[in-house]
Amino acid sequence: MGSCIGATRYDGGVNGAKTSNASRREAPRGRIDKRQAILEAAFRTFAREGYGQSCVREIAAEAGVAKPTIYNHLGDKETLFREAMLAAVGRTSGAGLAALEQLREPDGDVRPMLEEAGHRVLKNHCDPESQALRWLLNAEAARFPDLLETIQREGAQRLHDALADRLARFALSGRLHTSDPDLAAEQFLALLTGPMELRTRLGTRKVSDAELRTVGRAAVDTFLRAYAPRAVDAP
Amino acid sequence: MGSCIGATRYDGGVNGAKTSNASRREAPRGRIDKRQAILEAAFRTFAREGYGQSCVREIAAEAGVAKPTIYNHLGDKETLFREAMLAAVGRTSGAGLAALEQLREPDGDVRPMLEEAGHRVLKNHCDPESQALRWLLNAEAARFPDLLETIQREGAQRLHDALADRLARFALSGRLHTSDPDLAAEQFLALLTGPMELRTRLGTRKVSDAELRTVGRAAVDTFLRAYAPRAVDAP
DNA sequence: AGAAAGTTGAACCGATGGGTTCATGTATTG
DNA sequence: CAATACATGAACCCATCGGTTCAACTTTCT
Repeated sequence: MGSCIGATRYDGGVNGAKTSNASRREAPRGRIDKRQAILEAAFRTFAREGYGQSCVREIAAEAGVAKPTIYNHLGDKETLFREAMLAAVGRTSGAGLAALEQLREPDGDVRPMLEEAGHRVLKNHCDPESQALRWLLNAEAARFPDLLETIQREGAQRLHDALADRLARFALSGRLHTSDPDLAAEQFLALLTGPMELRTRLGTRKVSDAELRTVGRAAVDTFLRAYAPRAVDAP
Repeated sequence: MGSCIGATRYDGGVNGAKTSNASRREAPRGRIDKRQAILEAAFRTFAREGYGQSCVREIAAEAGVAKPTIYNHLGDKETLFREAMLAAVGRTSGAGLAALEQLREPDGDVRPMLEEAGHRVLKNHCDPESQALRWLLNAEAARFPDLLETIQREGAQRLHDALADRLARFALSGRLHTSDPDLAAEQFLALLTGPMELRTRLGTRKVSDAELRTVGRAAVDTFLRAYAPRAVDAP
């Protein structure tokens, strides 16, 4: 089993403090390069053909790497898929959260802020990599339930929570009228992304930036008609 | 090619006017039965395991039929999938439209009508067969673009159109305030079904009727806050 | 330079699965 | 009853694919 020739299943964390230390150049340079290349190529291939249709040969070719190298770094096709997906969600979820960052402005009109944030959320939502990630996740949800859970938590759930936080602040400063920021966030996101399912034909059609802008504006419009603070009925 | 022994690729429409006529009992009785059984078993299997993972042997077993019988009725796995999906959307889309039927009442409070209709739409949306249909469609969208188009048109698009029609009538009778019933329909459906993606974990978790009721009520609430007719500013 | 680790390409194994063939069986029809 | 049409199950063919093995080669560390 634990022989020494080509059976050292690299695995392990990304932090490369191998045996020696001294020299500043990171120890597993060639290794980490290959691993990155493999994961990116894998995601590209999976995104193009789906999990079942992608064969490891092709992924190896796309990564410019030999097949045994893949099996050396990642044990089998399943973990290859898992790691590729996790890497992808790491790449993608950042952009979603960044889209909400500007909602931190302590003052200013709510409408233009929501419109800009909404547009950026939509843009990220329709980005090919993000779409591919959701597509793969949905397609293989049954086969990888744990992965589904993890990625949804790190993706959609984080977006939801961050938005709810922002809306709660708006409510507190009287710029929004709601007692349930979670519901408001859920509905704002629904108004944004819900219509895209049909409009993008489940992600198979790309949609113009203008259309994104239109949908975003309509969402904000309706959202504010429902959630803008109205005349207070307190005495 | 057109031999006679077991190579007669049945195919054809459902209307079974074969050679003979006279007798009232439909001619291809055994045949149509088998075909139905096959299509239903196929959809069940596909819904359980996905397209790639379902092998024809298993479908045959589930249908209580021999494998060559499947290839005799439907040419290959692809058309088997297509036909099974089309049959399923035929079964499902009816329920969705029926959910909107009660919005035809010419008078009565809009809110309870929308709540009831919304609940029924949601219920249908979360029905296992409907969910399986959307899941399979989404998963195999890249492989069957034409099927995607057809099913979306007969499913989601029809629901949207029907709802837009109902809302247009409401607007005309002054019970709703909008000049764009298509947008209103799009957003109402988004408010209904959008939140379910996260809540059902992409369809892998079943959600209680109470939760459905809650989401539906919230959707109607927000929708009406945005679309209820307000004080008219006409002279 | 020499050892150790890693990469490569090619061949190989075993399993799975789509699709076909065929001899046999059974129900319907004239 | 005989003919026709269809269903059956089992075997078969062939391609693909996940995963492994191995000998040769390159890189890195000491």
